[in-house]
Amino acid sequence: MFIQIEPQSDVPIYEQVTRQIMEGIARGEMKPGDTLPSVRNLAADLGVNMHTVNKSYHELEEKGIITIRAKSGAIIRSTEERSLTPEQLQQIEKNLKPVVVEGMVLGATVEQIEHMMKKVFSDLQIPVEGV
Amino acid sequence: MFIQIEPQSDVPIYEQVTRQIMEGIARGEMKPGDTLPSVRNLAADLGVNMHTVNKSYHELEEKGIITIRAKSGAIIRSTEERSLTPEQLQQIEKNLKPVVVEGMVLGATVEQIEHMMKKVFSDLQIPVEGV
DNA sequence: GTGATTGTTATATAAACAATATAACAAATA
DNA sequence: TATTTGTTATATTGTTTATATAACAATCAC
Repeated sequence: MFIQIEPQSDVPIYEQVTRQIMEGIARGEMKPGDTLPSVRNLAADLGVNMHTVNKSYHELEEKGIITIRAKSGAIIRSTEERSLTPEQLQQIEKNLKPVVVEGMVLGATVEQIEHMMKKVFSDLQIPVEGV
Repeated sequence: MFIQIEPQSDVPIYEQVTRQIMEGIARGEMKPGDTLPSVRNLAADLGVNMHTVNKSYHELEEKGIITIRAKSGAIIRSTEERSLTPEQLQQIEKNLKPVVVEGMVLGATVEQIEHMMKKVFSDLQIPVEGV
């Protein structure tokens, strides 16, 4: 598995797992319909507890990114299934706000933040116009 | 004071204080050289503990946004004093990444995220070209 | 100079959160 | 049928968040 846990990080382990799975999906390493490893298997791979991975999976389900079939497994939803709802857009904006505000206060320009945003895209090897 | 605390929020109180002070600075309601209220006064205003506000002030100092003069007060640093360091730029990018990745996975386009970013700017009544 | 205010430091407590450890259950799968 | 799966439950440990008091020394207003 591509997930690397940093135990010293201020980001909780379950959150690290959630983010790195999202990155894997964004990179195209994991595609809609693909099954995630069982919570026990992934936990064993990462050397963490089963419940920690389970919490991550449920976080992903709440975000609308995967579907957990009880007693079976977790499947990555297709982009159609997870068509961006107004609530999700609002959530993204809510997440974006404090980051942008901090950037502004520190003196970053719109262009600089825009550039960083596109850099995140390109780092994930997703082609973006003008980069 | 313009700060509104939501006790039920999943965002810690000290973090809410930090963010809303940054918003106040971004809006221009508070300018470089201005003094922040004493930790005791602000805590009394908000109905929270002194240490909670103190933690927020130290977070702002660590971010390079204010200067705390021991036994005197906290002052908002000028934009010149806090000229964007490479470390700060890197920090902003680090903060930006998970938000952008989640947006991507949920199916948001670069343009949509860009639009939200500029909306945050305009909501803070900072003039931005092309908005 | 006196007294109030300031950030600092220390200690203590309570609640919530994060993470682990075991264990048992019932549905799904091979 | 036996294994694997997510689910649920209980318990423990450590960290974080938040509050409550208190005392200290530097600063500030009068």
